[in-house]
Amino acid sequence: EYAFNVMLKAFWQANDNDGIVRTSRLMRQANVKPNAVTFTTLMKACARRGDVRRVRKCFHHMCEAGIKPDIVAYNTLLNALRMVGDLESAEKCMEDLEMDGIRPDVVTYNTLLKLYSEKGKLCEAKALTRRMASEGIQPSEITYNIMIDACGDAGDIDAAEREFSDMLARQVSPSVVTLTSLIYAHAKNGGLFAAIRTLRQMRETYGVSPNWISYACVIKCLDEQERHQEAAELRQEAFELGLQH
RNA sequence: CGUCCAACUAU
Repeated sequence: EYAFNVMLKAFWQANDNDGIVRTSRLMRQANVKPNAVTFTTLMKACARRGDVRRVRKCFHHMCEAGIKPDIVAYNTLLNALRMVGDLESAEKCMEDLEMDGIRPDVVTYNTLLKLYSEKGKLCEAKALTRRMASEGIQPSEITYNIMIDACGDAGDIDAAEREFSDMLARQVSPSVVTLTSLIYAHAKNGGLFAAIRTLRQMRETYGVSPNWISYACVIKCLDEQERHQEAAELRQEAFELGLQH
């Protein structure tokens, strides 16, 4: 059974949709029962093509096959809804899951937080983090990454910095994604100086190596402000570090 | 064995 699931995943990674369909047929012919993992893998494949309709169908097929969707299956459905921006269905999915007696986990919350962020609903996102805390779910590094983005996109750089401080206070280690998000939040909100400072602190204070994206956020902003000389220096520095683009 | 996060660009 695992073997088929692994095959599905392999075809998915190779972006081979026909392979996925053929493998599903093989499974039926071989009388191998799909499990929750099988369905989740298929749901993810449909979601990648933006076909939420088929994601929902997979989900229903799973239920009809007598397999109770677990938290991972719900999270996959929720993320598919997020990808098409269907907030209403996503909130309903959250209710359904709880009615099913399943506890939302940190991934569930992160996915919904990201959707609120994408909809520009910073207040709802913050409210959700409070609910998360009240349910005893600890925010992960990704939770903070999403909140930093949400604050930056909403133009509230102070809130972004507060999220970052909170993260450090709770001993959650920032990653290259966290720090790059913070750089981007500053750059986007007129804090070019702070963006550059953060790029420097990345290595020196947090022991994290910047990647090309970290540099690109600052370089683009410098170019927009006609500070081409500094931009060129950073490009050179990134090049010397072997960072590609 | 399956689910969540960052800039730009392309489709």
